[in-house]
Parts: sequence; structure tokens; C-alpha cells
Amino acid sequence: MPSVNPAEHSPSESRSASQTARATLLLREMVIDGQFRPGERIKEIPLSTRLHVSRIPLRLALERLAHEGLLEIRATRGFVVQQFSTTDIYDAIDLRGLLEGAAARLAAERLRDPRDLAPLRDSCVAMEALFDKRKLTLEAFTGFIEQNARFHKGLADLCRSRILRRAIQQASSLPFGSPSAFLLTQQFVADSRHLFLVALDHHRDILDAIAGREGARAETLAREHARLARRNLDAALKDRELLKSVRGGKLIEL
Amino acid sequence: MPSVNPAEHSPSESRSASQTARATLLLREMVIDGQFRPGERIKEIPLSTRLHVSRIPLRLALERLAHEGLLEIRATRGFVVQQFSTTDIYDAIDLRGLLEGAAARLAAERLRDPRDLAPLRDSCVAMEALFDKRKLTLEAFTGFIEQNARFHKGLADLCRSRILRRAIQQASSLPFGSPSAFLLTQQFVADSRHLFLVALDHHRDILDAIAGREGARAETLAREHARLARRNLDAALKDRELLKSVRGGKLIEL
DNA sequence: CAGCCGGATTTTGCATGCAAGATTGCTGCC
DNA sequence: GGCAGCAATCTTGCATGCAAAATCCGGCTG
Repeated sequence: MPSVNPAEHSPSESRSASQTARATLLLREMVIDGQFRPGERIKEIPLSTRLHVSRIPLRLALERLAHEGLLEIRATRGFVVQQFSTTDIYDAIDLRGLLEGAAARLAAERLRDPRDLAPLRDSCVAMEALFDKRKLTLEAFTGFIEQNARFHKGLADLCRSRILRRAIQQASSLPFGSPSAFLLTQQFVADSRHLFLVALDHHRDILDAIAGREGARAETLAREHARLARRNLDAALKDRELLKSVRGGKLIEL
Repeated sequence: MPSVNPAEHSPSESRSASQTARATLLLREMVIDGQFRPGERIKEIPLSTRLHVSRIPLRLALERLAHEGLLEIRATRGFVVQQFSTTDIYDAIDLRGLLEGAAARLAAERLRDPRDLAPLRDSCVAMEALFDKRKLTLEAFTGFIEQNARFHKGLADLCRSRILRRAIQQASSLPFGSPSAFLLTQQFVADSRHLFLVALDHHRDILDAIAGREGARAETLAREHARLARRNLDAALKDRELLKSVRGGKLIEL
């Protein structure tokens, strides 16, 4: 067991939650970590002993991950981990862009009180503060990720559409569909400063468009903003070794 | 069988499939049929005896319907049926329009062999044939629904994006998100002929745009096409009694 | 030598039962 | 009379066990 199995360790951390929640968390990490070969049938009994849960909560966890899109339910019974082509990933990014674009437009159209923009504004201000130092530290890096998530969450909330918010969440839970995808590795830290500055600029523009109730502009900007993730993907794809260290990289078929 | 509970009858029809599949089917119908009050907590044991399945497959069915968006998982344990505002329904329709628009654009952009358009073309031809008679019969009505579904399915397939196809399917499984929503009742038959002719015209235009590789045009057309469903909703909303007879109408909060 | 068929083994689907947690109603105190 | 605390009951979460279905493997036949 070279890269250790988290199930064997630290059972204390996640013991409080339900078995199903634990199994879901652990299993998701295992899948994303590439501990199953794509196409390989996942057998319940060995997995349940490995995760220290019984088969019932394990089954529920498998179902949930299948709904997320990480696993596939084979007609002839059994779960299999999904493999993703680079096209799939591009499509997932564009899908999120499409949905976030719609959210931005709706946010502009349905905005009532400008004070509702506070979460977005705060995120921008906080990000700005992170760039004070000339060099990007690791804390600043993780702080950026955090504020980025906050902005995107705030955008989804602003559209005042449960339906669309739900769709965005589902699209973001898709592998590589998250707004922070491909940013979650330290190797990029050195090159990331520029990217982050551009992203912040995008955020400011989107905020400005919503504040000015310019729906079409907000939509276009948010849609294009998602394509920043493509750049990261392109960078990762250039170096296979790097790709393997990216979260979920082992699920990409080359 | 007008409105009786299907669980009590015809256990023969769905006996072959798995218990979970049966439970999912039956439960979905019960929920859409309004047999639970929105906000009411669904108790597993009485339901399981009523559906003639044990709690394990019932639980799985509940989870699936929750993922579909019909049920909500309450934090303090338990499932509850969702209620939908008219805004929710409008948003669901627009979401499908957004996604189908993207699919139409991709279909135009990624089209290789014009022969791939055959499914869409066939659907249009078949629909046309249904209008031969001056008056719309019930068979023609159901035939229209069928061909409509075929067209929309074909559109999703043409975009060559698993990710987008998946998103469309999820959006369409949302209550009232289906391309045939609000058409599934006979009361509308009389008024529907005009609507159907318009829909067929839209389909032809979308097909034409894709065939001509006019991505932007195809996107706009498909997006607007979804708004036909809004008209049906508006018609249904004018008459409360009518609304209650529409599939899923009892889930709408007024 | 390849393909097919049948039995052994594995694997999943599901029912039952139990224990922990939530809910409700009652009682006693303020 | 209202509220807090407690207890009884109900409800869900989960483990175990069994049966059916699928898979695998070896032998047989063409």
C-alpha cells in the first residue's frame, strides 16, 4: 500500500457523522485519488471491509457518487469509475460557464437592493488584500481559493433561482467542474499569481455589470471567466507527471 | 384506472424489475399525483407496507427521487416532498431552454455528416403526418408527444457532449422541466393544435440552422422554443381546477 | 484448437432485527 | 397557567444473513 489508505488512519476525524456520510467522503477521495482503475468493477464486500462500514451505507455512498457523475451504474449490476476525456473536461467547464453566465444575468435582472452585492464585494476586497505582498505565499494561495469559492457561491445565491443554483451545484460537483479545479496543487503556485490577478479582474467586472444591471454583459463576462479553468487544464496537460499530481488527474484518459 | 393508487393494483406489471426500481416508479407517481402534502414528512414504515417493499429498496428510491429534485432531505432526518412556486417552474423551463440551446449550438458546430440529422428530420416528418387530419384526435395527440420527445432526445444526442447531455437529462427530469410538460392532459387537446403547429415550425427551424451550421441561430431558436412550455403553464394557471388535473399540478404552490 | 455449455463460486439484492437518536406527551415546578 | 425536564414511543441508521442472479472456470464437443 504505497499511498496509504485514509480509511486505515484517522478514524477519529470522521467518526461523528453517519456511516453513509463517512463512506461517501472516503470513497470520493479514493476515486479521485485514482485508487481504482477506470472501467474496473467496484466490489462491495472488499471495499466495505476496507472502509470499515457495512454494505448498506456503502451502497448509499456508491449511489450518491454515481449521481455526482464520478461512478457509472452498469446495467448488469455493479459500479464502475468513470473515465473522462479532455473533451469531457472542456465541456464540463463550459457547462459551468453557461450556468454561471445565466446566474449573472439573472442576478443583474433581479437585483433589488445593491447591498445584496456585499458578499461579492467582500470577496473581491479580501482577494485584493492577498496580493499585498509581492510574492504569493502558500497561505495567500489557499486564501485565494477560499475567496474564489466565496465569490462563485455568492453569484449562485444572487440569481434568486433555486433551480439554477441547484444546476450550478451539480455542474460544479462534476469532476473538474469546480471553479477551483486545477488550482488545488502547489506546483502551480509559482505561476499562479498572474492567473489570480486576471481572475480578480474578471470578478470585479462581473460585479460591476450586475451592480449596473447590465444583464447581457454580466452573462458574457461570467461565461468567459469560466474559461480561465481551461488555461489551467492546458497547462496541466502539457506535463503528464504534473497531471498525475493534480487532484483527479488520474481519471483523465489521454 | 383513473386515479386509484397503483400500489394497490397491478402488481403484476412491474414485478419483474427490481424492488428498488418498482418502488422508485410507484413512489414517483404517488408524489407527482399529490398523494403527500408538500412539507409533510414521509415515514418509511407505513410507506413500505403500502408499496409492498421493504425499507431498504424504499430508502434507495427515496434517495433517487431526492436527487431528481422531487423530494428534499431534511437535515434532521427524513424526506419531505418539495413544493414548487410558479417562479421555480418558469426557471426550470428556462434552464432547459438554456441547455438545449447550448446543445443546438454544439450540434451545429460539431456536425460532421449531415446524415446524422436523420433522427431530427424523421421526427419532423412524422409530426407533419400527424396533422393530415383537420381535427386532432387523441392518437395524434399522443403521437405528437412521442415525436416531440424524440426530437428533443435527438437534439441532446447530436451535441456530442456526455456532460451536456447529462445536464439536459437532469433538467428535464425536474418537475415541469420535461419538454412535454403541461401537455399530458386531454383537456388541452382541443386547444393544442395551434401550439403543436408552432412547435413543429420551431423544430424545422432548429434543424435547418444546425444543418446550415449556424450555431448562434440554432442556440437562439432552441432557447426560445422552450418558452412554448411557458404558454402552456400560463394557460393552466388561469384555471385552478384545470391545474389540479395536470400531471404534477398539485405540487405547485399558488 | 476454438467455442459452447454446465456447475461452482462470487456478488449483489433484499428482508429482518436491533440499537441509537429524535419526537411527543406528560408531569411537576415555578 | 406556562415552561422545563423526563420518559415512553416512534423513527431511522445500520449490521447480519440468506437467496437469487451473475460471473468464472473447466470440461466437452465440433
